[in-house]
Amino acid sequence: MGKVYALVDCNSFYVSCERVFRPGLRGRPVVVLSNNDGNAVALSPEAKALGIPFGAPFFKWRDFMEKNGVSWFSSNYTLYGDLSCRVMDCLSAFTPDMEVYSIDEAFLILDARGDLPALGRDIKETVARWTGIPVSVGIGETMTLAKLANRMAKREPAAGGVCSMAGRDDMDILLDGINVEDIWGVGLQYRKMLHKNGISTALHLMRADDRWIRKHMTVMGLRMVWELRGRPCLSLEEAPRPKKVIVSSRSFGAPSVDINELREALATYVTRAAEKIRRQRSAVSSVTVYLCTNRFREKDPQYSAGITCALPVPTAYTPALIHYSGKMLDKIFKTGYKYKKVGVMFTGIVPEDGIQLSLFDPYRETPRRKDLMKVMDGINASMGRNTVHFAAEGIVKPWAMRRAFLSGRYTTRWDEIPVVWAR
DNA sequence: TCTGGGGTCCTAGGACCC
DNA sequence: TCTGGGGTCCTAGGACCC
Repeated sequence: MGKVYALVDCNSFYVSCERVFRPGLRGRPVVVLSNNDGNAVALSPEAKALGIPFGAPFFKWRDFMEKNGVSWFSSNYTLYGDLSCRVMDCLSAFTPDMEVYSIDEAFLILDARGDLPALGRDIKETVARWTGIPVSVGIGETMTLAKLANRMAKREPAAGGVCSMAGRDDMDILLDGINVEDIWGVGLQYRKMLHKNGISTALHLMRADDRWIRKHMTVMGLRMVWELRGRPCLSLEEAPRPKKVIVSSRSFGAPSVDINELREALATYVTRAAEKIRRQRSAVSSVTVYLCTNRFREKDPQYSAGITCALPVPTAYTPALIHYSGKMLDKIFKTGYKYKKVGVMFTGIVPEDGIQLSLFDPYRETPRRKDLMKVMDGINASMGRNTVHFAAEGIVKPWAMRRAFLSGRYTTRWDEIPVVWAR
């Protein structure tokens, strides 16, 4: 087999960060709150044991926390970002093949030979020694299995925070002990649907029929099932790809009824999102603006609306984006409602100097027709022509093939098709 | 009074085009 | 002249993740 995946995940990351600088908090219940001290977004095991759920609204639980000696903190993302970098640096000492998956998780590719549980323990101890952050390590033959192993490492006290599912012959027993909703990619809706169809454990899902899965869970579900069987369908993303969507929104502390207030708030979010766009050297070709009332205040009249609009030209110019989004807000704004939230979403994101066309899709054996056509269009555009110059055999349907042949040039290997930049 | 913010991928349907 | 199958783009929405 050669390679295995490891998922290293920091335990209650935000709480652990606070504890690094306040050792007195160790072993005590601690909670970290979201923006505006809205909800609990991180809980120490001691806080979970008291029955505080993830996402608990602070205003409802405050008394309970005071009575039970729970410490709480407003989130400090600068601190968490900094400690995250230290953890990731530490992990990169173990392998050059690594994907930082989120602020508190990373996938590593490891050599499958050798004592994997021992390597897992080494990783765990090294991170703890260098950064003070406790982590759990899960190892498996695919990313999905590594995720599951990580979960077991956290759940089973006997595991000591490390679990390897790679190369084991008791996989059926292991998978039979895992609920289907604990698999990476199964959320509430799929859980319901699967249970209704008699699929309640990871083992059931692993043995399900491919066509059935494809039909009810799309190709994403199929990849998931293949991954459970030990066939890798997901791969590491070592360099972060530019964002395809950029969102900026906030809930207001106090609701607003005034369009001018909303316009000002929106302009702030647009500015912030436009900065992100420019930082990744992109431009935006469509904008969505949305607003909504407070859904928790059921007695108040409810209204939510969104509008999407394609820009005449892709841009990252803040005043232009503020101008358009303001007009869009005017269209969906209705008087008589108390608005709780307004936001903007940028989509249709393209490089600032054109469109990058790439066929690479590691999950398909052949490129998608759609992508291929994009490449053709891009090449034509960049050459100032309006005919197709090549196609890939067996992939493009007759009319495109005909055109390709008429043009006199084509290639049969899709991986030979270059990445093209078009104006 | 007080209930987060920011992402990903996939699918479907309509208008239009060749 | 007639036209089918197969494209395009756009928008909306569902499902999932941290």
